[in-house]
Amino acid sequence: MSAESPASGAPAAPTDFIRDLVAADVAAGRHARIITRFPPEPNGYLHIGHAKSICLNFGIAREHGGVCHLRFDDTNPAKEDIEYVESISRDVQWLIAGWADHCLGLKPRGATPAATPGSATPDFHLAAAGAGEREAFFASDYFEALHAYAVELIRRGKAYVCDLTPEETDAYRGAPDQPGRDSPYRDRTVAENLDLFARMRAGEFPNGARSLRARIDMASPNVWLRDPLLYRIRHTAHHHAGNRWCIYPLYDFAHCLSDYIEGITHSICTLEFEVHRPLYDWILQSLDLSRTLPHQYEFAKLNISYLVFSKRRLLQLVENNLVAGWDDPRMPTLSGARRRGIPAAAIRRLASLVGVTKYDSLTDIALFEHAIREELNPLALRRLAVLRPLKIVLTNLAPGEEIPCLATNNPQDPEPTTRPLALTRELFIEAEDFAEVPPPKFFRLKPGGEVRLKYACIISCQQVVKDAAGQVTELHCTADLTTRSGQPDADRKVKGTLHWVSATRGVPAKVQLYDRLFAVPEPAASDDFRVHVNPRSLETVTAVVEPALASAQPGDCFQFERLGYFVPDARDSAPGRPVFNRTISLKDAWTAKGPARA
RNA sequence: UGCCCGAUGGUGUAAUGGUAGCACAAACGACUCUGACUCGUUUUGUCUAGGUUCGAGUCCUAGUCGGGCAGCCA
Repeated sequence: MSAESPASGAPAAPTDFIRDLVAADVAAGRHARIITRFPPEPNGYLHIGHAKSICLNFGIAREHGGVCHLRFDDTNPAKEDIEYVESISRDVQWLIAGWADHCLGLKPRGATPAATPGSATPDFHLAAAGAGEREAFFASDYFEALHAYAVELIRRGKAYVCDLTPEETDAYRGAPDQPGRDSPYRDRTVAENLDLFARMRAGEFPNGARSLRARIDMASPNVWLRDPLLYRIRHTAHHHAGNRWCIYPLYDFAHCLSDYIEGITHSICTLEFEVHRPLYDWILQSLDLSRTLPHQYEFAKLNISYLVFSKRRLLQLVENNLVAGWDDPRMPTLSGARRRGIPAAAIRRLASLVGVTKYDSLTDIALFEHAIREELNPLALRRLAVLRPLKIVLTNLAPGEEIPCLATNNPQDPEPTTRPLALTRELFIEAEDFAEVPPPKFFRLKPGGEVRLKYACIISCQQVVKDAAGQVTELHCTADLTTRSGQPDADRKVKGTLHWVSATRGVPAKVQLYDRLFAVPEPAASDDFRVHVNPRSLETVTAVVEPALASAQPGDCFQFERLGYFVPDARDSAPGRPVFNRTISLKDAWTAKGPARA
């Protein structure tokens, strides 16, 4: 077991009930190699909830030297699209990069498994690494094999073709508290079933006219055992399989067998599939398969306060233009998080922090925000930027005079580097860092008061200049240059230190201030979650930033001192003209308390 | 009112019959050229009732509360 070293700053390898079960299987020597899978349906974008599953499945694989297959569970062509195949592949690789890339199970492009049920050899051989171009697994690549398994089930008298309409099928199924009734087609002969199933495949019947059903027990207290459908007729082309098929397997039939075909040892899914587990086992056991059967385990999916995760709601946000798309930095999608500047490692850290249980919980978004800051703090280069500028004139400096200063790039570095900065007569500070009538314990600038300009010197506020409307337009201050670093009074203490940017050397930059998408802790709990979208979830300002920021590139990561973490937007930035996204603000013990909250 | 699953501080989790611990959050304090970081201190918990046991958060029974399941979705 390769535990992550706590000394490296990464969280220790987590433990949970599923990992315990896997460890027990390994200890008992039940598997030569651990193979898990992450099986998204390509009908939407991946979100932080999926990330929990990805981290679990890839995490288990990497802890045991195993592999985790990326498999598209694409058995419903009507809802799926290649766009999602691509975005999902991209997002998975981003999330596991530098952590579990070596565990990502892919197959040679175009490869399909042998379609010989009952064969003693594995249905799907993983080609040796490096053998040409590779791609994810697709359930649709197994359609031929799956069909053969269905035929085998019919031969064994365990499946039959049913002519009931969808409505009739519903009625015959009964209710949870009352048993269903047998379909009148339940006792067709094997020969008749084989013939009908062949004709279903041949396209002789319209959509919904017939279906293939498992023959189990219409009186079972578990409704999923009441002769569940295995195949339905859909005259629809498939995004991956093309137009070879007009019958498509349903999830319950395809999933367990896909797991078997790939040699999955632990099939881990969310709680809503718990009642499907007996069916998962029934199908595999009914086929007398030669290899070790996979087993399904369930865990509770992730919920985070102030967010929504359901595909339906995410789609509504996009379609109603409440956000600017799937990758809007406010979206809880992986592509949104990436654009927002949230490191993949922060999401992995969150997954480790929340653990894995069967309890339907609601995680405080503060835990996620904590994980993001933990990840960013040691990495982000410190920079000075003023979001809402208030002009300061240092009256004892001459126009054009420049006082050189040295700024630390990252104090978290064991050996921090520095960059030069120039203090000039005119500069900007944050408007909220000045108060004409300061509240109690206001450590910032006030009339007659003193503050330190970070990396520069202490200034003192001499005069407040206002316009005709009484608005403060600028402050006249004097700089005490003896308090600069290296000067005699460098250690003189003042209560407040402010960030600042030279008015003559600073450059304007668009900054997008993102905040929580929703204003209430449980938006999904109300009738219309859309009314709870936080009106201040995005505020765009023209900031003035220090010169070094003008050359910022997407992929860079900054902390604007005293403000928060920011990244150049990968989409909106132009060369030399970066647009910054606020990933997250710094933790703030001052405004959080309320006195200065607008 | 059928079946399945769950319940430990405000939140998320650990304790695998033997001292209820950790993280986040909150509060206070120290430090500070970031009201950040870091460090210290503190507050708050085993759903209820029975039972088994020398001993129960853990095992059993019943109840309460919460979640899931009746798509030709996954």
